[in-house]
Amino acid sequence: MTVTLADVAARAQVSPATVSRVLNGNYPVAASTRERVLKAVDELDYVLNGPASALAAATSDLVGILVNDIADPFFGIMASAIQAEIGGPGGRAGGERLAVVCNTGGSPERELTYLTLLQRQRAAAVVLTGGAIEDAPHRVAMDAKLRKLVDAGTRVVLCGRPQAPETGAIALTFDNRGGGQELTEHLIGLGHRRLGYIAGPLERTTTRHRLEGHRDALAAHGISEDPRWTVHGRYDRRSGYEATLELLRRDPSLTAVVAANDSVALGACAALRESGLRIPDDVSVAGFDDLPFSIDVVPALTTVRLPLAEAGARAGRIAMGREEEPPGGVAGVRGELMVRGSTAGPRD
Amino acid sequence: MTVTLADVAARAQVSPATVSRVLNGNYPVAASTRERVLKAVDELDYVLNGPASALAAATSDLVGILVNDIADPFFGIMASAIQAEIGGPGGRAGGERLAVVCNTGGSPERELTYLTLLQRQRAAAVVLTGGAIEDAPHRVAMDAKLRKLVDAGTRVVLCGRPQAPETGAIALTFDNRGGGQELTEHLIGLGHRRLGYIAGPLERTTTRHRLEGHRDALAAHGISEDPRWTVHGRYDRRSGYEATLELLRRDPSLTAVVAANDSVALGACAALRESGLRIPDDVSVAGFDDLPFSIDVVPALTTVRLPLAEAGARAGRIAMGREEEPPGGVAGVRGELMVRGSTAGPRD
DNA sequence: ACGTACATAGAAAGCGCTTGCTGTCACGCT
DNA sequence: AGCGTGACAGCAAGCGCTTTCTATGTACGT
Repeated sequence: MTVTLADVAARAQVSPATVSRVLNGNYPVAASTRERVLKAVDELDYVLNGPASALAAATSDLVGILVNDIADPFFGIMASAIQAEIGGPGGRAGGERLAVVCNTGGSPERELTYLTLLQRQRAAAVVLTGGAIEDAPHRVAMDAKLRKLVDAGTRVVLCGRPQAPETGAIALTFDNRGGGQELTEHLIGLGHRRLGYIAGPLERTTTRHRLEGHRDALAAHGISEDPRWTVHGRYDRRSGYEATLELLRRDPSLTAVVAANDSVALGACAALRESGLRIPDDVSVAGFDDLPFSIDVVPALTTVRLPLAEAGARAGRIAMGREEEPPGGVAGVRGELMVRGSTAGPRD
Repeated sequence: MTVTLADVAARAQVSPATVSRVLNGNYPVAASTRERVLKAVDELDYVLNGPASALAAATSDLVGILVNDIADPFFGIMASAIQAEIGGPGGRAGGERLAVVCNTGGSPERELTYLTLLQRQRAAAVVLTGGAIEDAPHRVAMDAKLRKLVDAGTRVVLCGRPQAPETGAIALTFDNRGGGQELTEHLIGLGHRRLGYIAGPLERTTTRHRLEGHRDALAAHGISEDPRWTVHGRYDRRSGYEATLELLRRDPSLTAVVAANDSVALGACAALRESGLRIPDDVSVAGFDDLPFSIDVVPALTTVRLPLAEAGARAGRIAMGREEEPPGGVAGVRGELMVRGSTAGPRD
């Protein structure tokens, strides 16, 4: 039924071995023979059997990319950049590799299961994006899994994720803490003293780091934080909307709201407007990430730009062994404060 | 080095065949034996070899999802929904399948190459999202490829893509034409007579259909279209920005701008504002798709909501054979006009 | 007590490809 | 003339799993 290597070989009057070598191009084959084989391949419309090839060669051309939420541009942008470097068809890489984007939905179990699935497929490399989950047992399990992947020859790269010591994974970490600090410092510099903070889910490292940066800035300026000023939620617009209403309820005198990321900030803006407050006249709002839409909202969002595409591209290259690993297996990626219209000095 | 089925079998004191059956659970195995095997699997930390299994069973658990641009939420949302239904780990589907999101970047070649790669992997199903490319040779090549995939037992589903007759693929098509028409009719109803249109790339079916809807509406109301009123560009913000400036240059008297999609509309808004025009007081703006951010821009965008998540979910279920195929292999998906603040009657 | 049927387990034959090793020439060197 | 040396091509042994067919009990009916 389906055409196999042997069929091609028969048609080209050569041995299967020769056909295989022509296709893989890693062994000398006479030009005339090669041509004959290629012709047969074409005529028979032969398509290599991936699994068989992977089995025999003990390697595959799959590269896994784990993301928390593929519908979120934060991950989409990174995934896109990683994938462009992985090579996929048309990429600048040599062989054609299949980039597999896996959506964990932020679930620890799915994260692990996907890793197992990738391990099963003998993936050539795996790139994990986004913050990690701060649950000790899960972390141990993840590290063990990563270690196993690395041991099996899979290149593992963490992009925007804290380093996983002892696993052999390469990490490109985002300076969430520094960015958060800079952002809050900007607000303090404008004169704000009562700042609300809408944090992400408690169990994510990204959440903690950004929040720590925020608090560092407050502390550095001798502002004692009111516990009512922090609300936790998800990394989405909806959450920002609700959290803002909650913040306003708790302390209507806030003059600024710092959001866990840009989507959350958008929700915050909506809530503020609906509450009759003007941005930035009455309340300043700041986001994080600098996603493409952040410049389009009105007023444009002050935020911390994370070079998602650049980091993704680099992670992709490292995963493909086309770029040297950073010394020590870790490299920090800094954010850049983008001051725009959504922040200004407080009213009073 | 790596643990194989045979190792597990030896440890559990059974034959490899039995271990395989325990793992696949499709053959009676005594409870006591099963337990022994499972214990051995656990102790040895055995991970099935995907390629080997796929080779022997002549099927794989890979499902491909082709998208034009993974960084664009339009595709991200669909991909996410499809994937949730495909089952991935934790999904409601039975077996664990690996959803492979492939980013074609809108390139015809990559589209084909990815399909070949998926064919190579003997993918269980493939879902293609987004509009198709209107290039006759490419279309023929695509159809042939799809046909081959279908013949090889791969389920092929088109989500938001025109039907591909004779290929055996199931299609869920978006009513871009109807949506475009409704949108423009809304504008005409408000009193607009001079409407600019920022279209997507010429060679995409989505572009043509939306534009046709727009023109149908104009024609139905006896408005003769000025060729200067249409500009083509990409489906992104930047393009919307530039196209709007161009439109304004060509005819400053336009009272409304219809964009190919929401991202383009965002760019249009920015350009208008920078030109000192107010929305919707001076110029109305409308988008298409109703992406999440569209409600957050100010003023909120009038647009046509496409049920991306629902359509994706349905496509995913059909791909998994968990939902009956629509009669005739095609089902239309309608959009819904969302009237918001960015459109109003013309100034004069 | 004996045959029959059912429930399990094993043996073994591939699945389609890669690759180490073994030829076989044709050439050029001494 | 004799032979080392490349350059190719083929043989055949797997890669690790699935699955058909066969074997072995065991329980039951008569």
